[in-house]
Parts: sequence; structure tokens; C-alpha cells
Amino acid sequence: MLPETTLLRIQDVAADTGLTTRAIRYYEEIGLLEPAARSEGAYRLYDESDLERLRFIRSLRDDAGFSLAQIGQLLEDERARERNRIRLRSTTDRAERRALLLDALDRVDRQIETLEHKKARLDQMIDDARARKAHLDGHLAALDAGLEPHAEPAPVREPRQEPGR
Amino acid sequence: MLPETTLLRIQDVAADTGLTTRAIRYYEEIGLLEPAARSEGAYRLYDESDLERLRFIRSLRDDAGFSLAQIGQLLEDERARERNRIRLRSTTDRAERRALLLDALDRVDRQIETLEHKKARLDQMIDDARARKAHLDGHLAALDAGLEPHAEPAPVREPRQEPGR
DNA sequence: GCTGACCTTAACGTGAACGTCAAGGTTCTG
DNA sequence: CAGAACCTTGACGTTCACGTTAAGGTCAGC
Repeated sequence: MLPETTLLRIQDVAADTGLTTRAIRYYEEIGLLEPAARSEGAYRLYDESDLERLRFIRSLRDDAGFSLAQIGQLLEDERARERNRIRLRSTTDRAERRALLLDALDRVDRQIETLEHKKARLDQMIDDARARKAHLDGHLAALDAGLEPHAEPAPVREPRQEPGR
Repeated sequence: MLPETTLLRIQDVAADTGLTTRAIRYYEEIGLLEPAARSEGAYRLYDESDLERLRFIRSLRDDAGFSLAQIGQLLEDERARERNRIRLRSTTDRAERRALLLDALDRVDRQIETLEHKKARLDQMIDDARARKAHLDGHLAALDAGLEPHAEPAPVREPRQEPGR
């Protein structure tokens, strides 16, 4: 039984991933991925792992907001991991195994640091938004409870009527 | 005592915020902020709140990875909040107060949702990276403990000597 | 009041990330 | 073996987010 892993043409891949065919070709142009195969007439043919990779790229782009250059770096690190894994299997030299592992650890640490930094900023923004929401909720509850909180605390005398529109 | 809040010229603002003067002018062009004042000779003059706003914009751009259009939307929501707050102070009509608060809540909820979605994706990526790191750490520990984990599971016969560099 | 360092607007240039033809080759279906 | 529907490789166009002159006005110190 041959695997015969149902290869898809670019348009189907586009429909499946939510990318455009142009974007997919562009990602190939800049080295983010190669189609699993080409047909006799040079049609690009993609397998399931290609789809996963493209979905991953799209998520990094849309959800995480990385540039394609950054994505390329992340994927490059991933490829380096793969290469390391292969070399690891093929050597028994303790020193070399150690070096490969340390190199891989270094890459992962850098990735984590990048992501953590981004996350920290997001967390802070979410906290701010939640605080604003809580504040609003409080006012609304007070209003519904019948007590206007501080309807007009200090009679603001004429907000200076700025000429702005 | 007049406030006289030490206004800065654009170059100083640039140095302080880590942006370029061009970027700051561009942000004004697309409506992200207006300098607090202009000098007699039309020099842009910025106050402390302008600096905060610019630092916020930069953080959203660099750390969170938002486009300037998205940032504009977030800041627009913020301005809407301000306007709502002012209207809230100036009205005593229960129904209107309620409507304004509900509108503000809606905006905040949308902001939170956007940010949460981004964060969720980042969290997943961080988890993945941590898992890889743990895996590597395990291998390294095993190696240092003297036991080669699975040195050569299957005797890989000649890695095919790829012509790579 | 005159440099020199700073600022203004206006305009064109640039790299990233694609969109959009154009001119032709390929695959499938009847 | 047509014809439609898809694909290919160019190649040029577009939007975003600025960079970079160009041509002049402003401000601070001497």
C-alpha cells in the first residue's frame, strides 16, 4: 500500500488555509516553504504537512502579528532543530551531542523570550482594558440601583469651548 | 503658578520615545495624535501626555505587533470613551447615561476580545516552545548523567551524503 | 543681526507583502 | 480531441510605513 497522500493543487490549498494563491507563491518565493511535489506539467502539489505549515504561518502573521521575516526566522530555527535531531541520531560523540543540544536550547530560549515579551505587553493591555470595564460596570450598576453616583461633582464652568470641530 | 508644562520639540520627543521625527509626523498625518501646541513659527510642541501616547503607540506597534490602522482604531475607541465621559458628566438623563455606558462597555469588550485572541495564540506558541525546551533539557541531563538515551536506535545507513554546503 | 542648528511643508523613493494582468502551458471532462 | 478550468512564470501596480532629499522659514546664542 502506497501512502499516496492526496496532494492538493494551489487553489484548494488556498481555500483550505484562507490564504490567496498569490500569497502562497510569494511565501515560496521568499523561502518559507516548498510544495511537497510538482506535477508532470509543473503544477505545485501540497501535502498535509504543507497545509499545517501554511496554517501556522498564517496564524503567526494574523494572530501573533509577526512579519514574514520574523516568521522565516522562527521556521528557520525549526529547520535547524530538525537538522540537529538528525545529526544527534547519527553521532555518538558525547561532546558533539552536547554541543548540538546546547545550540538547540539556545534557539528555543530565544524564541521563548521573544514570545514572552510580546505576551507581557498584551497582558498589560488586557489588564488595562479589564480595569476600564470594571469601572464602567460599577457605574452602570450604580445607575441601575437608582443612585446617580456623582452626577455633577463640581460645576465645570464652561469647558473653554475649544474651536475644534 | 502657571502650569507651563515644559513643551518639547519634535527632535527631543523622538529621542525620548525611540521613534523618528518622520514617524511622529506621519502618525500625525494619519490622525493618531496632534501636538499639544504649535510655536509662533509653527514648530510642533509636545507635552507629557503626548509622550505617553507616543510611547503607547510604539509599544502597540513593536511589542503587540498591531498595524497603525488597528492602533488608530484602539485609540479612536479611547477618544470615544473620553467623549462619553464628558457627555456623562453633562447629562442627568438616566436613559442617556445608560446608553453611553453600554456603548462604552461594548467597545471595551471588543478590545478585550481582540487582545485575548492574540494572547491565546501566543500562549499556545509559548507552550510549544517550552515543551521543546523540556525535551531538550531531558536529553541533556541524560547525556550528562552518563547514559546515552538512545544513541543509535536503528543503524542509519549512510545519511545519503547530501551535496549541501 | 547673523550664523548654525533646528524646524516647516512638499514631494519623491523604498521595502514588505502582496494584487493584478498578460501570455502561454496543463488537466480534466465530455 | 476539443474546450473549460486550472496552472505556470514574468512583470508591473498598490498599500503601508516610513526614509530621504529639497527649498525654505525659525530660534537661540554671540
